Amino acid sequence: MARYGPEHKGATRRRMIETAGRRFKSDGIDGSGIATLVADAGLTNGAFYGHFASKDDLVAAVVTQQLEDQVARVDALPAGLASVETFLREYLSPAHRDDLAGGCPSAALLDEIGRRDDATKHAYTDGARSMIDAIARHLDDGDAQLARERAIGLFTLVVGALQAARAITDATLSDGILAATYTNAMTIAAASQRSAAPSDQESR
Amino acid sequence: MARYGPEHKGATRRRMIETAGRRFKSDGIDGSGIATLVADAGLTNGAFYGHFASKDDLVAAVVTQQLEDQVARVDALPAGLASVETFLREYLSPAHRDDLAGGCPSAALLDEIGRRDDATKHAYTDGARSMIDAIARHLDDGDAQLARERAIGLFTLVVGALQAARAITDATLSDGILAATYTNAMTIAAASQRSAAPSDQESR
DNA sequence: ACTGTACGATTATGATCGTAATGCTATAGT
DNA sequence: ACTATAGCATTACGATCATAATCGTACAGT
Repeated sequence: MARYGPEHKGATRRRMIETAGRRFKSDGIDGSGIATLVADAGLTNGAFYGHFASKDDLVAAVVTQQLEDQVARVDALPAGLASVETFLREYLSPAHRDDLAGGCPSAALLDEIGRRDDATKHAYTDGARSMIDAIARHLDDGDAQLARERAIGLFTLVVGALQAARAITDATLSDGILAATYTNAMTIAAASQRSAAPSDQESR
Repeated sequence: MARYGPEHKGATRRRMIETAGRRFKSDGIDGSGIATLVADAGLTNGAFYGHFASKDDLVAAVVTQQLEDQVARVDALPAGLASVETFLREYLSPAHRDDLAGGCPSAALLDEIGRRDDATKHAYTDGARSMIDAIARHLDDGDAQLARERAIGLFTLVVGALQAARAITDATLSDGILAATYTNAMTIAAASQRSAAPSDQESR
């Protein structure tokens, strides 16, 4: 007795998560109101709470989706260091820097995610773990622990660098950060043998 | 004919910038309202626009101040790689991760700064440049260009890592990221000789 | 063809947003 | 001692916030 076919509601929900992802990444989470978010999906205010319990609920769903998409892209890369290099070139390109809405969710939202509720941070935790594993698979040359360490390094390095490149108005400096980050990323990715980290670092 | 001595207004302004810095870093810029910001400084709404032309004006002043403070702290470190290690241990400590308000402004605000007006981004640009230079001075072993590249790497790496550690709820993974980042930072800081970055990266 | 209902539109809530006009008052200069 | 004013408080503006109740309507099952 429904007004639409059995797929409509799910499709609308997916569309909202998709458009909200773009809006969050370009305007921030706090900076995006419900009215704007639903309008982006071609709806109005009233449609929202039929799909999500709250804005926080949407945020958590968006974070999950965004990270899953990105992990899938990394997983789809052919094995080997060469494809990592290709990925990094694209990630660290001026085009990516200038594309907020379509870009990396971590670069666009990471510090804001750290301030949100536990459901959102938990969604991010799961996504980040998958991402680290996915990157590590491309770096593993026998030492899984080392590959994981490098993967964490690559991930955090490029996220921080992209954020910095976006916050810096001077084109030369911004471009320079992207270029330098490529070199630094390769240093981490290819670090053959390294001394272990000091183990006495307190871990509350 | 003034109600207060000639120092009062400047002192109040400085206090507002200081308390607003803490508030921004813990609640975000978008997440901090004028009423809260002035209340933190022991004042009420009406006092605000006597000191700042707008919220954006305050934000730019806060960014400048926060970065200057941090640069001063780096400059105050004794020369040599050892003091860089000490700084990194503190930066990558769980204590710093858990101290939003008193911590690194870049880790707390960088992606939000990228979305703000040009005055704020310009303030950040100046601060970041000074920070890169300050770090590079500690890494310079003859090759200034290489030192600068490494400095960019250290900076963006630890900022990204601290953000990630804060967004991740799992204590083991969060601590692991901090620990891995120390190792990765040392890899970048000590990378002796490296191949140059590819020069064909487009630079729009 | 009829009807029940699911989906989304409309409208409203109270809170909070950034900004600003106005009011008060304690003191510094005369 | 008097007064002008600097610094802040009070109050208010319209806009927008997240959330929600109500309403309309197009289609699915009968």
